[in-house]
Amino acid sequence: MTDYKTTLNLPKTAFPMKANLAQREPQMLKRWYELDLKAQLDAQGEGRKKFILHDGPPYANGEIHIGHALNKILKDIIIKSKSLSGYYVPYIPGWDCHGLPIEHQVEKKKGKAGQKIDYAQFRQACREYAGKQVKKQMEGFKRLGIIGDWDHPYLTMDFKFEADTVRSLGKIIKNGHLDKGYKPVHWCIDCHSALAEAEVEYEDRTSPAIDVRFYVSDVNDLLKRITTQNGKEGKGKVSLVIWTTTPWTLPANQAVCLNPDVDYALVQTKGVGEHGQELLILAEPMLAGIMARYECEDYEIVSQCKGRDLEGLMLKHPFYEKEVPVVLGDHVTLDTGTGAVHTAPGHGQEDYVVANRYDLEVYNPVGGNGVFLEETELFAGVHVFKANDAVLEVLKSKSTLVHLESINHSYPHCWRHKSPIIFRATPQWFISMTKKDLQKTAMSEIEKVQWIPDWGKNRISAMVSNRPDWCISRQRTWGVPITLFVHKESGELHPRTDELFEKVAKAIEEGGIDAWFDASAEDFINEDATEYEKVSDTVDVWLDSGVSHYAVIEQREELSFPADLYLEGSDQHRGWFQSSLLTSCAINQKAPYKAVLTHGFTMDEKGEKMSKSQKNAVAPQKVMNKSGADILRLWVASTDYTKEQRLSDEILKGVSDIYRRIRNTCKYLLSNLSDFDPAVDLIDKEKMLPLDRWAVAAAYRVQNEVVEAYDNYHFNHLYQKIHNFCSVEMSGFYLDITKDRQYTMQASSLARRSSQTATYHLLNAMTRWLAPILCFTADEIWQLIPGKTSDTVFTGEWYQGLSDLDENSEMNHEFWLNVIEVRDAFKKEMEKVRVSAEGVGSSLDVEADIYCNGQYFQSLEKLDDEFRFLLITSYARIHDKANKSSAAAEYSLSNDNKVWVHVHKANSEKCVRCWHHREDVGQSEAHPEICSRCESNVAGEGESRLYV
RNA sequence: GCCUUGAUAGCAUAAUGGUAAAGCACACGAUCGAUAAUCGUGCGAGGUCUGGUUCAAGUCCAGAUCAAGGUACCA
Repeated sequence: MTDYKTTLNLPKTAFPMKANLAQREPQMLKRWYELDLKAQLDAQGEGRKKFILHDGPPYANGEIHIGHALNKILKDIIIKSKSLSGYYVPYIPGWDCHGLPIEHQVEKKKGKAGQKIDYAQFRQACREYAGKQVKKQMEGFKRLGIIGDWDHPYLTMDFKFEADTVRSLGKIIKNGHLDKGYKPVHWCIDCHSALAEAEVEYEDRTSPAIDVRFYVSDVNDLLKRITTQNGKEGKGKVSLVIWTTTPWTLPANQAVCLNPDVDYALVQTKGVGEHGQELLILAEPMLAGIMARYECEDYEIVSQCKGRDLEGLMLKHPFYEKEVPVVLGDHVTLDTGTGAVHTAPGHGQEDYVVANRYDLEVYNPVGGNGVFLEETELFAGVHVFKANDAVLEVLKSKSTLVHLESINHSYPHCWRHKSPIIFRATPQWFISMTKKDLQKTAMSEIEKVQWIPDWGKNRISAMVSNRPDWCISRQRTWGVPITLFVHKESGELHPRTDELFEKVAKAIEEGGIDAWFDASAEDFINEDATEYEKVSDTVDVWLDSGVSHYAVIEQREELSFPADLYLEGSDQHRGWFQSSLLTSCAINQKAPYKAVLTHGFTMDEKGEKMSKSQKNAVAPQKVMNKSGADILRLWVASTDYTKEQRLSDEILKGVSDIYRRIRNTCKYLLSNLSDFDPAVDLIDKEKMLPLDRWAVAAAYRVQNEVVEAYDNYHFNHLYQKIHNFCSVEMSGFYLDITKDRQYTMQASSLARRSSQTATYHLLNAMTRWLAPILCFTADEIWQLIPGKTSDTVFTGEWYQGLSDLDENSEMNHEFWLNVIEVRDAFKKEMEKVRVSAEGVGSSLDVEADIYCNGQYFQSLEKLDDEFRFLLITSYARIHDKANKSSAAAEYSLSNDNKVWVHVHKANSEKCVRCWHHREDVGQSEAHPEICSRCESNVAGEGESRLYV
């Protein structure tokens, strides 16, 4: 028996099924850097339209986590796909390097600035620490396959960036947005410092909860405002009762706040506690509860009014000789207390907001050490937490204490000292939302930006429209200074402020922020230093990154303002999207971006938040080292990233399965091109077999969808499309069918070259579809495509060698749809025969007779004997349904059509070469074991094919 | 607590208000010339829940539950 196997063109390729990505990827990366892929892309970019994706700087602290990976991979998918769409996409990665978390890391090692280590050394240590973090994170990002200008990233601690941050602030000030004010901030007495939001944690604490009388100064004024009921008149003194858990803030009281829409009642009682007969003003809906609390059952409503009726009514302070007004605020609720809120603008955020509206004094009698200032009447020198008792004593003596009890509630604590903190107003710098209509500008710019998904617009609108003035000052060490000189007495800015900003910026450009901190006022303003003071505050880090549109987009030659796209997690509506928008509006009266794309957060398989402590976090490093970056990238592409994504080992396993399918399809395609040289063997489109032209057309249609999905950032659509194309159209149909032609026909026959031509086109197109996502794998395939014209798959554009079918031709898409339907019917029938008939395994063991109506008959009949290759059977005969045999089973097709299929075991001898059962096996004396088709292929001119 | 967003088979996803789709997984089978592959057949959700609008709702509206993000914890 001759071994005909050697006469077959079996698949051959160097492309391994086992991806070994974890080992292979670093080598590929090395190659890209050796080729200087970045430079190649830049060179290609000359003359191209730009697409500016501006990187939001991650904070330079800690290992990269899955959120970083998701964000960078999404950016990279966009960068690579936009480049294939013909854009020049310069990408400059950035890092946010100043601020508190880095200070803390350094404090842990070196101690607090100004104590164990001097400020300049501390800043140097911060700089070094941040530099290390950047390096570490950069390695992680590069490993993910992200292409960008890694040799010239932007760091917010670069001297140039620091100088440009100062310049940005200068522009903002020049445009009139700066305001100075006092604002209550979280203050830790032990730290002797303001705390940022992140440094505050909430714990339960027991506090005294007191109800306090504010006597009405002018009862007649009150009576004018309220509706007297039934001519009743009350007896005794009248007071408005407030409730508070921080008695020590009463010395700073400036007002009592009521809800304008709530009903308040004037209540007659016999007197609460020791007090004699009296009238109390309380929120009516809460009356019963309050009276029960006071253990006062005998009471009567004398009259009522709305909160708004009392606006401006003057009250006597419970222990000071002063009057305070009634003000209104929506923050007053009826869950606790009395419906009347003691308002100390120096000690509370909401009080502060109300105070601004009513022009009340933001009075803070408490020093940084937590002790009442000298001038504080009654309590000078007393520590605030000890002052509670003192206040109670005073209240009692003045008969203004209504009720006292203990309450257990959540209260802010310092995260390091674990001690309770206070709210304390301190001088701060603000960017005003209203002074120069910044809020209005921002709101109208929001309208012009494309928000993806569109609810992002609602989110940021709500936030911008509700936000208070932006407090940009911080009392920190590691940050860009607020480089102002203020008059020691008047507090006015230096008249040459604008000019000085540039002078300072120049110095910082040379020597970094230390050029400010180490300098004295004289260094910049000479003799004016006697009158002007150098501000020592730093700027909120959100301002650093927020001005990257100025410090990066406007400064780098390859970029242009505004950016086409900002892409960050949805938490950045509060953060970077907003700080960028506000600073850009303040500087340019314009949003810094044309579009903003947001992604959600990554959860574990149960949809729970990933956290290091819960151990459900999937580390990107681990995935890269185990499965490869391409698997992680494919996972990113598979999710609907606009909402929360899930990630777990099981999900990664699923992604790996899809990866293997795609990889194997590409491997098979490659393996059929081992003897193909496109320069010589490529077949003209017109000469290609119809089935091959269909395959190219199918790819053409998929490519349109793929490009559209990239354009719309719907990566999960193309994940499905590409996978579907690989398994359904290619593996399950086209490749299965053409296998016979590939293997058995003469190597250089037209029909085989035709199929190889289709394969060549498919690979060229598909590697590019994959390149933005599976960048390593796509490029690995690219290296093995015969006749490739560029070093990597990343340069150039989408493959242009595909084309659709002519819908007017006989074998148009509808024709092939019919073929597929008939083929599906056959497969079902085949399955039945396989089970029932002896010796039927492969579909080549059977013959098929297909009966169909006129329309189908006419179109399928043309295929004649080649129909068997479509069904992969030994014989396939098309008949008109008029002749249908009773053995044929009926199958329904679309459009109410039907087809009848009869499958039966093939009786002829099996050709040992092509495995078809043919009557002509044995006819040849030279080759008795094979069919005549094979004989022709082995020893003759070779068979010819017309269609399949 | 408040605001925003979301919820489709075991899994990750799809569907201009019009018969809920393809894949993975799973089960069984074939093949052993894509073999750490490949092919076939089968199996599966009536849409988180409760109402409403409509000839028609996964899709629009209201409420609830759960989750995520933001914000607040306040007198």
